[in-house]
Amino acid sequence: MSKHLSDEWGKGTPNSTSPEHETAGTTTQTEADALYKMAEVSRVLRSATSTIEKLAHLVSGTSDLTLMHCLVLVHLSKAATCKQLELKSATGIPPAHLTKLLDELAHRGLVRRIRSSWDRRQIILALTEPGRETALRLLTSLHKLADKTQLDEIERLGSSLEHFVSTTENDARLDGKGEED
Amino acid sequence: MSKHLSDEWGKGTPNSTSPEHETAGTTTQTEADALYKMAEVSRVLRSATSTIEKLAHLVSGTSDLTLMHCLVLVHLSKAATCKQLELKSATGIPPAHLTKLLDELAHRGLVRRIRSSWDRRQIILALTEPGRETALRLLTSLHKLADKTQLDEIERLGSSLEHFVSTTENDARLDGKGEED
DNA sequence: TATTGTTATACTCTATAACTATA
DNA sequence: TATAGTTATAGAGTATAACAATA
Repeated sequence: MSKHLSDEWGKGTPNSTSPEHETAGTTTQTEADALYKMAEVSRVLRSATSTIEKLAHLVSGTSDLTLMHCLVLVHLSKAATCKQLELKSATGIPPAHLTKLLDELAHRGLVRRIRSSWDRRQIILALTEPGRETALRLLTSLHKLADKTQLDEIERLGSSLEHFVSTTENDARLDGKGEED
Repeated sequence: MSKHLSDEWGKGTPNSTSPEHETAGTTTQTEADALYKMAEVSRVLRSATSTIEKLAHLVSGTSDLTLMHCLVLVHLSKAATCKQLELKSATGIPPAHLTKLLDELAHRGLVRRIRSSWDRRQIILALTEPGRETALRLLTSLHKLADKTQLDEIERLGSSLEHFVSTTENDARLDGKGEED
């Protein structure tokens, strides 16, 4: 981490490196633009994520519950009992994360964990009364959004995303070798 | 695609929710589906993010540099001199994060920080020789992607996302107020 | 007082690995 | 040995707040 004051900066390039350029001739310029675009999309990707998260907050009426919390609650509210294993595969939430979510939910008294007696490795999940109420409230609030066509948007977005991910990953062999399953 | 959320959705449920009554009991199925969808899109959102990040790794030839690192490098490579302030507004990277990125870049000897002498609050950034080389290499690799139409995809995706964010946020008044009871 | 930049914390989800208990 | 679940760590970026130094 040397901090020498060299004089290697003093060329005459103007600071016209804004993210939106339409130059289609100079090579480096175009590539730089591509990077800018990637960065920007990356940002919008996150902002879309947070949009959905906000939707979840709106729906749950509290910002204490994330989308994933809601998902768990709702899933649980539709099955009288649910093994954690099922929940995991149904929601796609990775085990470690699921444990934490369940911790939080149980901490709030919304979910109860019971060890299965026929297979003591497994855990049976059930909503408590408050949990059930919360889930119901969630569903009800969701109902209001339903006719707001946001869900439509979300769905559409999902398709675009999937398309993007699959074509891009495919196209660029991003997974290192292209041999993975 | 990863495994779908549950067998309970995935059939083409049209948005035919009863648009008037809040029957929390009959329509719950549809609402639950909505939540599942949101969760999945949320997941795909992240997976798209990581796809772009992988693209950055691919382009930089190392997984040590994230997209944001690349962005900084490239931006710096196009301006002889760049104030941190400019970099911040050009890239949209929040100050705290930018400091960390610059730390890492400087640590690798790719970037040099020099306090401006006319306004000692500001910091002038410049690439070192290795930094410049890295940036150049980046741009070159990017060139190969450019004709792979992935950039196109990215752009398209960006538009969809922006559209989604603006319409959704707008529609639900997500920003700021989310309290309703 | 306002600005530039740094530091520190907390938060989201993801990804691993290592570990327990049970089968 | 394989499975279910837990714990711990690390990573990305975001969002704050509080703070320094300088203007």
